Amino acid sequence: MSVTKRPAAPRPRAGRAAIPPPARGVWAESGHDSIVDTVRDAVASGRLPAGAKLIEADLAATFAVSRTRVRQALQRLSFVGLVTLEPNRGAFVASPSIEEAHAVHAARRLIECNIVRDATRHCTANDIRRLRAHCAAQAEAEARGEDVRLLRLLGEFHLLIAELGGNAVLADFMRQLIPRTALLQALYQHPRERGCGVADHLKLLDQMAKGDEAGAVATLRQHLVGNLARLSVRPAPTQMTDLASALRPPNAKSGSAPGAPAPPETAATPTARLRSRPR
Amino acid sequence: MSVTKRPAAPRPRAGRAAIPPPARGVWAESGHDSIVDTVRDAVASGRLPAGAKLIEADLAATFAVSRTRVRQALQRLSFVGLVTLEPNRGAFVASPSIEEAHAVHAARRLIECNIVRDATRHCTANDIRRLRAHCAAQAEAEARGEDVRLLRLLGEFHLLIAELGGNAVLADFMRQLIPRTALLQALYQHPRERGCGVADHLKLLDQMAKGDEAGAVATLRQHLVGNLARLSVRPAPTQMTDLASALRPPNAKSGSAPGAPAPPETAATPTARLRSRPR
DNA sequence: ATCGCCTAAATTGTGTACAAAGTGAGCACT
DNA sequence: AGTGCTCACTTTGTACACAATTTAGGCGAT
Repeated sequence: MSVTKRPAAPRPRAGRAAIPPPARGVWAESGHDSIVDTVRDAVASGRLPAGAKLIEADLAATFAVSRTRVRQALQRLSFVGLVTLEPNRGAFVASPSIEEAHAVHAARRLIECNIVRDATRHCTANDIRRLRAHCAAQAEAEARGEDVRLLRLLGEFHLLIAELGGNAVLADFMRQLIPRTALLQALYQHPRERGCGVADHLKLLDQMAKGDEAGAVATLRQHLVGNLARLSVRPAPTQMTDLASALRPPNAKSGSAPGAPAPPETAATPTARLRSRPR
Repeated sequence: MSVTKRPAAPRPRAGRAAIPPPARGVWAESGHDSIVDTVRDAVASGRLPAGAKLIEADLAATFAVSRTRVRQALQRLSFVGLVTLEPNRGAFVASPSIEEAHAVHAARRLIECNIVRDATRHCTANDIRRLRAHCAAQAEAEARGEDVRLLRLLGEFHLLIAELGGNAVLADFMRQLIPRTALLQALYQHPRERGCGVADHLKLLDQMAKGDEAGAVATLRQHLVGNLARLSVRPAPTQMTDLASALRPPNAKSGSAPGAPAPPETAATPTARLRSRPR
């Protein structure tokens, strides 16, 4: 048979003409390769409002994949707590209560303070240098007003420290907590005072560099309680948009591959409007 | 109406004569309804040796479902850390290193001690009563030598306390940590000294009842370090069995539904042998 | 005899079809 | 008008088919 090699055109994709394939991986190139990352960013930045229903078919069309992959992604997102899966009803962007906010922050205080103590012990000069560079990137993103990039970097920073802590399990928990924190900020914080203070990060690094465990922990704790305090009880208002544009980052990385000039793509899409969960 | 109607014979699986449909949901009735629970128990109790490859088709046949469901289950298990998913290679029972054991136990000390402090504050007399009853069940299972049931109860106990703590996020983390602890014990502990001491549990409850926060925390910490100390560096030997029998609990709950007398079922199975990961 | 390629089988990855469940509008009835 | 029912439509759940990848074994050349 000798097949197996290249059956020429593996393009059986003719399916239903409805819902035009809005875009192939257009913005999938940007660095995150997976659906999970894109949705996570959209949720964390608040472009996908809490409670919004995530219809599998729409997501599938948006990402130009089949529902199979979408379901996988949704399941993963539900593990992390960004998405709520209701049997036979579908997936919704999680809308955590204020109590949940407190729980998340309490967990973070407990875990991350421990991590920072350990990290302060273990970290090398090289580690500190890398973290400083990372902080610079944060500051730059902030200065330029690159919102989503900043958000991602801020989370990344905490994660890097978590990895320095040396406990893979705790680092994994942080991986779950960070996006949840972001969602909470998107929900309960005025858009103006978002973020988590690059200045604090620098102070933290200084103390870590000096080996000042107690100080570093204190700084972090303060940083975290500050974040929590900035949450207001009233959920921030969320404007409804259509799924595709919520998922598309404001402007792709930069390069904007000339080969694919990112056409007006889904403009023609029936614009599946986001409706929050009726319940 | 859960599991469909049974449209007569959903048994299209004629293909390879090998691996005959070993059993329909036979032991799925026993209380845990899902694949996840069954596999989790099998892993936690050591019947499925660490590193064993979990072939989707075999699992599907064993549980009489399609691979779709199996994949879902495997994904969930991998999230908890009981199963390792290697792209294009398949799923393996996790074989955590000793370092991982320390990480898991450190995380548990950190989190569970915090939980117990909170639980001691919040718990009502009623809560304590329920926990005492639960301890009695543990003791009974231990006395009767009902291994898997004991294992499940011991985990459940810690989880109940976690829920008393009042922080849903931390409770969720405990849900992830408990089965991992069990896997570690299955891997690194002599079968004789398994388990985690019902006596300790009782002592803990007494202190919680008295509102002795410090004492309760101390007891728990001691309990946990004791568990960790019982792990030996050398992985315990694992005997290979076939998948189906590894998944079948030694003897179902108790009742042994007369309607389904649990025949010698898979005895005739060609016994898809478990092979640990070559790597 | 050993190494490497090449082929065949086994296993995982993904798309699609169909069934079950949920949702909402319209209609009849009180 | 208000309430409850039915029916059509939407959306999720599951099985299955086929493609892609890995794995193992055989064959020939050095």
